[in-house]
Amino acid sequence: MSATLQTVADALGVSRSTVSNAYSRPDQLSPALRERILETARELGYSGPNPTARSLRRGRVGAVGVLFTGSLTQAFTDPYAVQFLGGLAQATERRDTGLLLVPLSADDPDGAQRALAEAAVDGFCVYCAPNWQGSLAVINARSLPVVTTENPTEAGAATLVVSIDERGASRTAGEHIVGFGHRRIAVLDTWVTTERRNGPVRLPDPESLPFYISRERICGVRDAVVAAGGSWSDVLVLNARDNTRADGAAAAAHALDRAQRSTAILATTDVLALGVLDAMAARGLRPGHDVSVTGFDDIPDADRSGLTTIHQPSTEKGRIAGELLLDAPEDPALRRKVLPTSLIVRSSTGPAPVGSSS
Amino acid sequence: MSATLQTVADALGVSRSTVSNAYSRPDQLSPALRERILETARELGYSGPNPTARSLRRGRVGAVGVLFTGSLTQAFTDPYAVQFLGGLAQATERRDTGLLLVPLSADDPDGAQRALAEAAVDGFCVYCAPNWQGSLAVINARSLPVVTTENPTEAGAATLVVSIDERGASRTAGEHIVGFGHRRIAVLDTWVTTERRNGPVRLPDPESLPFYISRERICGVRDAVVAAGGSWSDVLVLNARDNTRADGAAAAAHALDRAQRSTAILATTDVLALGVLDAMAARGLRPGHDVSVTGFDDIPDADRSGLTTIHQPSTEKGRIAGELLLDAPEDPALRRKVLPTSLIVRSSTGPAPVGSSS
DNA sequence: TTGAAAGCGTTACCAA
DNA sequence: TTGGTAACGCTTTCAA
Repeated sequence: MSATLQTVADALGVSRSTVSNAYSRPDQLSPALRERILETARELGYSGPNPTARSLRRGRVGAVGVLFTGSLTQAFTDPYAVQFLGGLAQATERRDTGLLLVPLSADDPDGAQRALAEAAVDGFCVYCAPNWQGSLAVINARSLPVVTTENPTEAGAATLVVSIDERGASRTAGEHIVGFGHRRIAVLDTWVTTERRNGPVRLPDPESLPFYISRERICGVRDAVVAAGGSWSDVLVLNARDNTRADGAAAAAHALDRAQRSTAILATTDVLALGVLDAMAARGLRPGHDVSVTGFDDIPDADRSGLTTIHQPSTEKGRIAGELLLDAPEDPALRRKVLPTSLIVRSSTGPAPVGSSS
Repeated sequence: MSATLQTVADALGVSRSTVSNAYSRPDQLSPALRERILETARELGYSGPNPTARSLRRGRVGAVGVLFTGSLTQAFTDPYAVQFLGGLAQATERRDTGLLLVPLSADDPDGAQRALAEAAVDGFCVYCAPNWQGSLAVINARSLPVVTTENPTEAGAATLVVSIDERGASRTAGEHIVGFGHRRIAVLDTWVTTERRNGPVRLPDPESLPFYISRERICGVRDAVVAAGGSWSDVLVLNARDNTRADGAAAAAHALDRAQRSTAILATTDVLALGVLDAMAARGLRPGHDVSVTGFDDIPDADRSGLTTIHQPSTEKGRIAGELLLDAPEDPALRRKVLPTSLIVRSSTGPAPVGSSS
């Protein structure tokens, strides 16, 4: 039904190669002939080489796969993730490469594995996917390049990595808080427990957390607390159902409404931290006075809300991930990049309220 | 280098077809043989049929292209867009189909056309793309199914459409506002003018707006104003640089800071409307009292902020778009769906301040 | 239940 | 500058 390269070649009495060249290597034939070919193609309704056939022949697809766990909506709810993706798109676009979204639904592991095995891509970017271990084997079997922003330790030598010092950055926030004299501290994170609920959680040892980013960020806080002479067991751990503002608010309520109210809440993402601010606003509590709050990521809303947070170069992270993927260096040292972070102090943090140290 | 189906076949002394069947049609061979084949494949590092080759042979790619204009980041800044995409993903995932993001950069039209011509997809979804007309020809030339949520009129009979009554819905919001006695009314939208700036704009005839959604939503407001005996020339038109909260706030400033302050601002998206609320908060103005504000879309933040808005079923819209694309009905009547909308009244609207009708 | 053969639509190489 | 030929890796009849 649809016209092929052959159709056009026949119509003009030239060979397939020539028509192919008209599209893919314009310098290989006379401009006049090329124009005639393109013209005839237009008349015949031939819209250029079939992308799939071209990919097969060339051995390059022109797309990279982006893996998510959880729903797409959930992934894009976090501005950090969106910025990262934007950076990734910048890099790939420049190389005429598209982005294929591969959502890995947790309730259908077989489907997820099939999706990975059957995705027509030149490489994978693993992102927003704390529990991608099951997928790893499938991906590696395809011997395609993979870049990740997580699990640098477990990633294996073949994997490309662009990351930040999660633990160190988080510790900076912790030090900022203990430096202000806070002693009734809470940390707020998602998926700290397998139960999906908003509220306090017992977490004897944060090093045992299975998900890399959670583990590192929470341990960073612990390190700061312990270094200041505090004890991890005094830190209240709050779990949010999902990484959303609403769940952040709901979880924070448990720290705000208890008799001995926490004077500082350190959230592991800005989205959660903004939820904390929502919960405080609803109670008439002043950020940086009654309760101090920190986030992580430095999304645009953080600035608007005066949130003290850890800045990470989200867009650049995506861009570098894309460049690494499309142009993987041989040198192992160049296959892993660690990007800088910084503490941005805004109005949501301040000295611990007087008399709160008891 | 990488193992192929042939490699596995040779290793076992069976034919290619049999190995192929082991993967694609398990019922065509004995379980024992199948297991042996899969086992050998694993040993040989063969990770299953090459997706591209399979696509070529089958004539189906297993991906649909999603077109954006503007940057990805910008597109995903609007929760409406994210919800729509989530719905689309739901539908495609169920059919083992991926989503290929195709960002069409405005400053590189040639690159954009190439991206469209070369995208390996089974269909296209056009979305968040007010000015996609240039792409239309390229897409149509490929004779692939296309679904759009915009431009139902210009779309052509072949195009699948899932839309809402933009003008009617917007008119509802307008009627709500004039019903409250407001007469100093402003409308706030993006890209009303080619100049990319925040502020008032002269717009003698909204019917002349080139972008469908802008035109329809603004005309809806005009209809309501005129029906109530008002005049379009009394309506202040504000342009926001981009569809962001910050630009919404900046543009709204012009309506809030003028001598005869607008008593009602109707934004064409919730994101812009939330920006208006930000600008009001900064000035100590009370929504629904000093100034009434409406939005459009009913994103989650709208509820949180008490924003009166038009609800549209964003996720369902995406889901239906996906289903239409993957299973296009022959019957022309079924190829176009119009989804319902409703006015959600919250606290951001109220009676016009006393004495404001002058 | 298994195998042989014929493409799917293109590009790359080499020769003319 | 142009054309012939041989893949790219797979699926799908159809026959055994």
